[in-house]
Amino acid sequence: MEEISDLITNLELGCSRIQKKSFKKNETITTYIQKRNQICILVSGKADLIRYDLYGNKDIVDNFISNDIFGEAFYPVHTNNELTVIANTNCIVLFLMHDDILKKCKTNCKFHNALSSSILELTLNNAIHQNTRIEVLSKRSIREKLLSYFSILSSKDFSKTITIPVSFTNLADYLSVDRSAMMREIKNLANEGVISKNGNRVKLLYK
Amino acid sequence: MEEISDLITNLELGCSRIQKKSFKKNETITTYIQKRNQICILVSGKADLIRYDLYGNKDIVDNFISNDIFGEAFYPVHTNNELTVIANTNCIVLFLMHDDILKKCKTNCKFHNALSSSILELTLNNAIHQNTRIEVLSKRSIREKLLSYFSILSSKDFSKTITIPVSFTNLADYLSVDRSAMMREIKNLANEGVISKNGNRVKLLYK
DNA sequence: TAAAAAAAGTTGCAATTGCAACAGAAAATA
DNA sequence: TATTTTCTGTTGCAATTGCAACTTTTTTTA
Repeated sequence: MEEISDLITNLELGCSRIQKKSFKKNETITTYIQKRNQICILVSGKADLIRYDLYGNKDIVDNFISNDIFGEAFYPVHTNNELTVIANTNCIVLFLMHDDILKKCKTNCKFHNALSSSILELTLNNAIHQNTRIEVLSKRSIREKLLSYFSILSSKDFSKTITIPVSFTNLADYLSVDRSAMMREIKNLANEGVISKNGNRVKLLYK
Repeated sequence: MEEISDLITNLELGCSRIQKKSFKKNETITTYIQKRNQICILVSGKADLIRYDLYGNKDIVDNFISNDIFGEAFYPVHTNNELTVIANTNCIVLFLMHDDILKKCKTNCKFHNALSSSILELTLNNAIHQNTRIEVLSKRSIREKLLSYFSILSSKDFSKTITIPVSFTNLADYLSVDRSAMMREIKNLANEGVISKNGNRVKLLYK
């Protein structure tokens, strides 16, 4: 996936249909509004997808890093809740409309062509992440969710010792469980000798 | 999305890279094996994505209907568990390799070109479904999951009266909760006057 | 570098959930 | 159409979870 980032950052932006914008931390990158069909690609930085519910509660729905693709086109036509993408760090973002992807530019620009062939790659990658999250979320208990999450990290890193790449607060969010209940369960797993824990490093002791 | 189905079924299959196969109910359509990068499109019929865990327990991970796109390319390189797609009814399925999508056929076949431009559409649609499921799964309680699911159905159908399109057994599966606990919660919601229920028809009584 | 904010770590308690184990209704199959 | 299988509906009970309310540690910001 490195190629895509290089491709995007190195190519001249000669294409009139694709916009590249910079954002400072805490700025709003986009708001998902019905029917605009926007697609965004995060070239660099980190961002969160946030929902404000009817009572004004803030809920982190997803978070994005370099090479992630997101936008309205990935969400159903919407209801009450508003989805907003906020920059977590300084960000560079490409904006394009979903309908424009397969159409060629009048000028047949090189950038546009190269991007077209990358979109599928990015979108498939997005689907892999989504399926991974669904796999974890579909576990019934906090314990199972944690073990599933650890096991996925472990097989990705080819190691029984893993470093949790996010804060425990964010992990609880990702697993959609109460943070304190999750901490308790991690402690239980450690006490029972299933794992050992040192800060954000976890060692899997089973099998 | 109708066009895609029409497109696929009507076009001549002159392309050597794309295979079209038929399956009878209960036949295995494909097994996800690391590295083959296969993409499948369900032209007609219904199918389930099934995982057999280490203890041989069967778990329905996903289910597919006409126009759904699936396959190894949508899953991370895998670990222990085996994923298998089983036909639920008679099915017609297209098979292609992810690498072949953007490459043109030697013969520059019409079918291949038409398909290329449809793949992104199908994949985005897949992402929308995944995000919908994630939204529901990330609710903390059975009650919230049910209300979120009902609300999505309601806004899709533009009606406060909805017909649940799957069995309660399958709904519990989709929400990843215990079926009996879910039934109990549906009863509670009805007793409290939040919804009314008649078979698989549910009326939302709030707001 | 001092102050403020965010994250990590704990625990009691009440509410929710999963599990097990049924019976009856409906649907699929032989 | 008789039989088998799947689905719906229920309930008691034990286990798990969320919530609330803290303290301590770490990180960020002014």
